[in-house]
Amino acid sequence: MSIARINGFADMFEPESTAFTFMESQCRKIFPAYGFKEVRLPVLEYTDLFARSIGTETDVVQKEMYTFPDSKGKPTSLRPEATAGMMRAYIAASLHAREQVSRLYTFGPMFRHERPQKGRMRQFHQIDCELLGSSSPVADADVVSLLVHFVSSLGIGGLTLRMNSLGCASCRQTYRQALISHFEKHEAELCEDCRRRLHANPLRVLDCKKDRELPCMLDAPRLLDYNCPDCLEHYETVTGLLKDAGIAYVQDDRLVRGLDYYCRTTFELQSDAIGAQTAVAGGGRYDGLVKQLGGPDIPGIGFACGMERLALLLGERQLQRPDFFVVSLDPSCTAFAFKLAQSLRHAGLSGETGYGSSGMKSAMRQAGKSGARFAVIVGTDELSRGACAVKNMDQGTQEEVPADALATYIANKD
RNA sequence: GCGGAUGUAGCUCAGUUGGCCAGAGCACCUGGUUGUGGCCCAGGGGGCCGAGAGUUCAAGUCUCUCCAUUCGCCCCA
Repeated sequence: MSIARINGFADMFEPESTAFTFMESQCRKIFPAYGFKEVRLPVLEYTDLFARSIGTETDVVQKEMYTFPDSKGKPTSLRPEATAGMMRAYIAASLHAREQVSRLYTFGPMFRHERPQKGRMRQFHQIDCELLGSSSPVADADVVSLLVHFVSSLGIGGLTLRMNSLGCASCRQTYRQALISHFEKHEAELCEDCRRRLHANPLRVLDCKKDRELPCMLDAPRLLDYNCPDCLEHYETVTGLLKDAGIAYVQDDRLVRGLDYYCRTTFELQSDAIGAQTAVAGGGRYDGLVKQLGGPDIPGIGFACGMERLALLLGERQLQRPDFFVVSLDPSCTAFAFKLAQSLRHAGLSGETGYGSSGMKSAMRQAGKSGARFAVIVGTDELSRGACAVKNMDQGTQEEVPADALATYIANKD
C-alpha cells in the first residue's frame, strides 16, 4: 500500500496550481499599488502568540490548532491565521519606530484541524493584508477598497461586500448586555446552539443559520445603535468614502466576527457559490492588538482572504499555449534539434522537444497533444540544409525554414 | 468533535436476488507500408473491485472495523 496523503492536505496540479500562481501575481501587482509591501513569515510560532491574539475562548485556539512541543517542551503551533504572526514580526522589527504607517501583506499556508469540506482544507492558503499605525477611517476605506480591487482584478464577480461596526470595547460591552437581556426573554425560541452561545459568546447568536428568521432575531438590538458617537462617526466616514468611490456594500447588522481582537469596522466578502461556506475574505480593525501582544499602542486594520475559496470562483483558466514542439526524426538529428529548441527558448519562446525513439506518427501526436502552435521537424534532409520543416498545427500548412531564421519566423506568426 | 453519502482501470461509471476467467466509454500506447498530429479503423497495456477481518461450498456483491473521499453541523478565509 502506498503512503497516503494527510487528510485535509492537498496536492495541487494544473490547472489549480496556475490559478494560485495567478492569484499571487495579481496580488503582487495590486497590493504595491496601494503602498503595501510583501512580508514572508514563519508558519510555526509559539502557541502563546495565537492564544493571546485570537482569544483563548475561540474555537480556533481551543480545538483547531496543530500544536506540539518543541525540543525543549515549549508549545508551538502551525499558524491558523497570519495576523498574529504579522503583529509579532512588526513588533520584533520595531517598524513603528521607523515609519508612521506600515502597509504589509503576505500569503501562504495556514493550518486548522477542522473537518474538511468544500472550500475548507486543513492546510489552506490566505492572502493577508495589514495596515498599522493609523486609526483614520481613510485607512479602513483604503484597505476595503484594496480588497475589492484585488478580487475584481481576478475577474470574480457576484460577491457581496458586507460591513458593520462593532464599536470600541465600551460600546461592545453595553451592547453585549443589551443583547443578552433581549435574548433571555426569548430563550425558549432559540436553537440549542444559540442557548449555549448566548452566555459564552452572545454576538455569535446573531449569525446563527437556523434562527435567522426568528422574530426575536429580526428585532434584536443593532450594533450600530450602541456605537458611541466617536465610533459612529468613524464608521460613517468609512462607508461614506466607499460610497463616494462607487464601492457597493450591504449594511449587515448581524455581521460579527469570530476572532476576539476585532473592533469598530468589520467587513466580509461573501459568496453563495462555495458550498456551506460564505466568507471569501474577512477583516476588520484591531486597535488594541499590538499593545496586547506587548508592543506599542498602535492601531491596525486588515483582512484575510481565502485562496482556495477564491479558486472555487475563478473558473477555468486558460493555460498558456506553447509555441513549438521539436520533432527529431533520426538519432543523427537529435543534437541539432536539441540546440534548435534551446535557441528558441533563449529567444523567448516556449516549447518541448520529443524524447521518443518511436516513429514520426507518435512524435506528431505528442506535438499535437502538447498544444504547440508549431511543430518543428528535423530530419536528415533538413539537417543537411541546416534547416527544419515548420508545420502550423492549426492550419496544417508546412514550410521549410533555415535554422537561424526559425525564432523570428515563429515569433512573427503570433 | 458530530451526522449523511460514497469508495470497481488514469477519468466517468456498469456489474442484476452472492455463482464460471471483472466490463464499457473516454484517456493512454502501437499499427493502418517509405518522414507528418487532430477524424476514422484495427489491435494492445493497464484493476489484490479502498484496507483488514468475518459469514458462505462460493463475495465486487452480505456483516463488522478501519482508512479515504464528499456533502452538511460546528467554526471560519
